Amino acid sequence: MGRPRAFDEERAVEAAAELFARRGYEGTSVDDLVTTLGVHRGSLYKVFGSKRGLYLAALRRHLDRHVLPLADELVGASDPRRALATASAAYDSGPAAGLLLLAQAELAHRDPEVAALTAEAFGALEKAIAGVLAASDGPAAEAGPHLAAALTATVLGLRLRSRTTGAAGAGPEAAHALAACLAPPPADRPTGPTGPDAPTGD
Amino acid sequence: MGRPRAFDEERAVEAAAELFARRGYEGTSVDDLVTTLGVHRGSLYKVFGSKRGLYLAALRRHLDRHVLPLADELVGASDPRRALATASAAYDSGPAAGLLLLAQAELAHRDPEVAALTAEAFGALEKAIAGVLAASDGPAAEAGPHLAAALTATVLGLRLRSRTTGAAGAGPEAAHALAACLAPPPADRPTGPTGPDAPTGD
DNA sequence: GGAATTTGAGAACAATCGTTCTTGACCGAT
DNA sequence: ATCGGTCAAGAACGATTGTTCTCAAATTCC
Repeated sequence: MGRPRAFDEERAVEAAAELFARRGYEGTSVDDLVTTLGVHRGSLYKVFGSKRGLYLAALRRHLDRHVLPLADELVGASDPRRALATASAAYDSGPAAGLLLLAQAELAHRDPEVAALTAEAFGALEKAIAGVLAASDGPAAEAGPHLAAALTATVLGLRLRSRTTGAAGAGPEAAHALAACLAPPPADRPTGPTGPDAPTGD
Repeated sequence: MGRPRAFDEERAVEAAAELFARRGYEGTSVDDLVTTLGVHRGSLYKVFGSKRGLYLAALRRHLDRHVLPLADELVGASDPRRALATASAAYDSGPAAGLLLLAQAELAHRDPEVAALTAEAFGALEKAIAGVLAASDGPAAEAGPHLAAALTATVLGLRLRSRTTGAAGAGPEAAHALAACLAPPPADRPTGPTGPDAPTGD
């Protein structure tokens, strides 16, 4: 009963995520949101309760639709090098790739609920990478979770830098260089169907 | 001639840097600045021109007094492992350690002047690390600047994460784990007067 | 078809933002 | 001692913040 809503809630959350990812939380005003989302003030507050509520919904959606699937994809990686490359590439070009980053930088240290979400995301990524490391036979196998935390931080930091330089090449190349150093060229011991992407130093 | 100013400009900039590093740029109001700095509104605008002017001064000071000296210190490091540990430890516990981080995350992508400052800082750090890598003889020697960029990103990302977890141990341990994987234990070839800190896997 | 009910549109809210202005206190030079 | 110039103190500015309120439009149930 009553008038049906004329906006797609999913689309609104998605657009909000993109906006938050680009300008951050404080940098995005409610006016910006209602303008670009097309949703009206009243409806926005009726559905999401507050600007923060919309932000939490956008962050949760970003985690569920992009970050956690990426973690699942990493679990299936054949070796640490490919896992790192996958993580870097995927996280570099997502539609709202900067949302998790900005959430951690801007809000996590003073908003426990945001902190819980980012911790969940980073935990999943680190756990996935740690699993790949444990399955490998290189010197990285013993380092365990600590190394996984470092690699996750690397991807995070690269993404943070690439937000400015605009040179998208800085991310993948740097990640590739680090991956190449992690495990020696597995020429003598193929670890699985790694495919054509050989560890060439191009 | 005229009444002498009753506040220490250096102290004011330092306190502002600490405040900006803790709450970010948008999260720090001029009222907060006036209150904690003790400097009055009029004086603040007379000396720094604007809130942004004070921020730029604080960031410039942070670079000159902490980041660039750290880069110089890294140049003198004997091997990549120690350099990484030094960078991580130093950057983890500085008085305004989060300022460069927040500047990159919050402002660099939309403020060219801030972007120039952060690019200068990251460039110096990467150049220093790249120099250490080039001097080493491990597999990291050939990776060059790309690997340096990755390692700088790692330090940045670890710092970003440690802002929330509060567990300061997450940073150094992860950096240590990564460093241990980078260069094999140099037991057979001492690279210099590295001192007592042996590469034990504690 | 009419009452109920929910949405959409926009004005309006108090609070806070960064900034400027006015006023009086202070100090060095004349 | 007086004048010129700078500073501190705080009120006040318009603009913007996030949020709420009022009212007309639109749809479903009876």
